[in-house]
Amino acid sequence: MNPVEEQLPQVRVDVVIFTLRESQLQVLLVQNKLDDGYTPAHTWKLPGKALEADKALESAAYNAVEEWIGERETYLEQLYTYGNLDRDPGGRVISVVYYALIPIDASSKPLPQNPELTAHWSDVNQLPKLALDHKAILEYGLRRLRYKLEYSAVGFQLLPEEFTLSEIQQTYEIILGEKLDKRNFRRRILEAKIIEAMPRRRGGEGRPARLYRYREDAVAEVKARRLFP
Amino acid sequence: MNPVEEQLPQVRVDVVIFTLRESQLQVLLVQNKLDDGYTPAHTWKLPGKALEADKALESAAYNAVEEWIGERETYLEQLYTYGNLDRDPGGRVISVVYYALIPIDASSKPLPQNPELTAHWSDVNQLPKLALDHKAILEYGLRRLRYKLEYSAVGFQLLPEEFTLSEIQQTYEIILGEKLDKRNFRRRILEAKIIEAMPRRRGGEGRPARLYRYREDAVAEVKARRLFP
DNA sequence: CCAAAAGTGTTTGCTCTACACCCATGG
DNA sequence: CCATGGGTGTAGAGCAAACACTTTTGG
Repeated sequence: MNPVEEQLPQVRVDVVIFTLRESQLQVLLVQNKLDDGYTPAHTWKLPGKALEADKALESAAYNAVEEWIGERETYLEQLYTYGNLDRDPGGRVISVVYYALIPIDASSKPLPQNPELTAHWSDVNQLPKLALDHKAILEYGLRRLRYKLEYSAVGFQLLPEEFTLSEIQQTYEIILGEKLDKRNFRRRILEAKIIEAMPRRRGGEGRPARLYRYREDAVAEVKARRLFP
Repeated sequence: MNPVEEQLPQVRVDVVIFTLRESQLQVLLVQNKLDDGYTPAHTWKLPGKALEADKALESAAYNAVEEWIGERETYLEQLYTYGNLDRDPGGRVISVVYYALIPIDASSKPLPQNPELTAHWSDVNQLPKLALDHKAILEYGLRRLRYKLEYSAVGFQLLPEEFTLSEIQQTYEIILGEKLDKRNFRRRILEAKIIEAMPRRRGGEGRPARLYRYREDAVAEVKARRLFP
């Protein structure tokens, strides 16, 4: 091992890509087609790539999302950096992990092909066995998403540009895993002034629903309740 | 440049070390004694070190704290990983930044000597000019600390093992930068059952104050107020 | 006219906030 | 006995939670 290799650990950028599909919160996972010496074929992992010398961290994360989703304009946030010595049997690897939220319409397209990997959406409540520490990473991402959903407006990042009040409420119910009161929900979301009504309505079964869109200028963080006054 | 050097960016671990001193929230900063080619002598920076091949990230952060504080048993939490291309003129450097909280008594000892650096505690409200992106890093650390103080019990990490109710309240007031109501503060902290009274009292001027200590088994996170019900 | 989903207010309880005086000790 | 900081309770306002029926459309 030369001195440079010894000093510099390998850096990867991995991404937890969440979306809503089939009325579930789902996450993108990849499987390698062939055994690479360290991982047997068909091992499930989070998508990601080795960090290239000329890429900023965040931009590498956007690239990893774009590779599978075909879209750079997604919500992206750094999750955590994992750097234990023994987390990867293939050597010393540091993973800077981001999580992304993909709106319903962008995630309903078929996933692209890749010569080495296959990708699938997987329900967060029915995950396959994941390699390395990826299960722990994913669970942490899920915890952060649920937590953030409660005090900020990230939920809108999972919806298309226009949506109905029932659709937002369902989004919240799916992610939080509990039923919410319709009248209270509507009152609060309207009082918060973070969405605006559109002229159109959406038909379908039952009475047509008013469409709304998220106001880009919205201030949508609520102060945390204090432990002490 | 050989291919390995090109592929692997340098990884550093930096730490924002907070403490309470002189009734202020202070942070540890270091100054290089000599010009190293990139940074002129006496430039202020956050303490930290290049990541060694055989050190886990977190353990490297504990080492960086121990080097200056002489103590490993401190509160430590990962803050963020900075990885823009141009953040360090000396080359491509990724900084995994942690923040640490040092109790009053451990930070009142004199700081150790180092052949290349001098260290000083600096008031967070009167910071010197900092190199690179370290000002932004420090401000983010401060924001996180203030935020976390409100909904969790990290504040106790800045106090010695035994403390009076007035001391905790002062801690909160210093960090949040606002006065708090004594009766409300005491009622809430006692109702939360996260501290327990000790038999001793502390004398001094005025009526002696009851001593308390933090209960290790305390569940001290308050649920965030929800944006939606 | 029936099924399906959208839309709409009020009451009750609880939590948060504001606020002022007596107590114990040391000098 | 005086100065200093420690310790204590209550009333009013604002916020949160529970709850059921009417409306609009398509088939």
